[in-house]
Amino acid sequence: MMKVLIVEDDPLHRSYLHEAVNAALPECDTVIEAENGTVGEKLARDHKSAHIVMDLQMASRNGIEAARTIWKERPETRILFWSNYSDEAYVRGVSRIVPDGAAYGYVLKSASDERLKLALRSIFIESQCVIDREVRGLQQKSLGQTNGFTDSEYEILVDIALGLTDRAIAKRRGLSLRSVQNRLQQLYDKLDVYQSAGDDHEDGRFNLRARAVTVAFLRKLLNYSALERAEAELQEWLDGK
Amino acid sequence: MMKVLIVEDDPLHRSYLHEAVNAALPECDTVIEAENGTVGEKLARDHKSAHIVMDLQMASRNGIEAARTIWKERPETRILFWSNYSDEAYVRGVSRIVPDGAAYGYVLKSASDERLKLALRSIFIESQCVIDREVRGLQQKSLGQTNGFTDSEYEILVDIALGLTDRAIAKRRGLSLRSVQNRLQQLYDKLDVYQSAGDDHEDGRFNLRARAVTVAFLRKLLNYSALERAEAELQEWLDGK
DNA sequence: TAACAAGCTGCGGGTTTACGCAAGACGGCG
DNA sequence: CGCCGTCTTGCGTAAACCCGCAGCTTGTTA
Repeated sequence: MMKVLIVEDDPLHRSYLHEAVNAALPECDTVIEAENGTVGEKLARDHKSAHIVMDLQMASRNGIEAARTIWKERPETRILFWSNYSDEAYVRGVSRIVPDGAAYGYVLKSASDERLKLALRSIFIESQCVIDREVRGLQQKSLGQTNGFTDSEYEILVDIALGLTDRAIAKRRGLSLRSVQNRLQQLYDKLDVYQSAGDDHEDGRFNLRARAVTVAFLRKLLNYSALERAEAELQEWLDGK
Repeated sequence: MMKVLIVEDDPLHRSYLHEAVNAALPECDTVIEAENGTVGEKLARDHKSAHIVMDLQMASRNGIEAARTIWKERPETRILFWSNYSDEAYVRGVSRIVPDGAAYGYVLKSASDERLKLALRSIFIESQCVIDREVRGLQQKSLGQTNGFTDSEYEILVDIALGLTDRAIAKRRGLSLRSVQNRLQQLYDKLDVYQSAGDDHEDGRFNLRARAVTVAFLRKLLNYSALERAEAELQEWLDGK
């Protein structure tokens, strides 16, 4: 007997998932649905759900937040993330919250029926991690170093994206002013903010700090959800003086 | 006899739309589908489509871009935008490209079947504009002045979001340096960047410029698609010396 | 243990931002 | 016409930012 919880905004996708679960998991006898992260968390708690399919980006409370609190309460929960996009921001967000040894998956909505069903079985039955090929690529790149970003670089990227001053960042991260600026420089370097600036004449130069954020956005290193989470963390920190 | 073109990423939504069109418009005998903006444009041209349902945010070429080129070729085309979100950025983007007197609509994906079908009939048969209540609110706010943004303020917001320096903005918009900075100040004012900054002591102050962009993002004044379009325009301008 | 790369930090200075102050310019309106 | 509000511009200043240079602390490798 197995129970599966589906957390997904869009009614169409929700019913599609429902069918997919029924088809892929005959051993599953009950499927419950939640239409956003908040009720998702609640249902997971009430039903002690061990098998969850979760959409990222939902209006009320996004999948990453929901997954975090769920995993905090029951780290052995198996969660399959089912998302439209493979932004590095999402991938980073997810891999930062998955508990040690937990089984989880990440498949794109553009994947075929087969892939989805296979992933469902692999994760829920075999407790095996299944990460979409495309997503996998990002993961490699971001954890390895090649053309990817260090955690500290990513951290400072988020900080300037939030609009903190150098001084504020220094205080927050426990660094000196100069160190913060060092990190900024290497960030600018990696994001290629210089070349796009007016190379020869100072005709159309960019504001490096602002440009870096934009470039990061355009490259999907950042997205709305990541900003939202970072902002929440920031407020938390501000309140805690 | 009527032909309807559907431009939509998601196969699920596409087939849902297909059914909705069939149900709402018995006089429609052919429905064609495109899975992104690029082929949407092409099909619209080939079939001289006069009735289009268009998703915003698609991977290859987003709905606003596609609609713009379509309307440029055939301004009397009726387009119903069908979107997940009602970000001010989208609303602004759409209302900037709709030709004078054209019939168009904007309904949210969260709307009921009834609403969608009604909108289809109103726009395609009656040539009447139908704008979702929620979206309407934004439109009012942004075109009127109450708590909304002037075009010039919005313009400069985009410019700093792109990462331009004050000087570059001045050159681009044909203003003096000081004027640019004036507009920035009133932007900061409206975005409430000050209060959130460290009120009393200079403990955790914000970089106003960067913060403004973030706040705009969080308030959905900007989004990825808007940035993308702005970036394209910028490149165009840069190339044109 | 020596050597070396990588990261942190202070110093100094050139540039860019943020913004108060004040002098025009333009467009209504009584 | 004169008054007034809005927008533009120049000047000047304090702060913030970008960054080269050089001295230190680490963890790593020979």
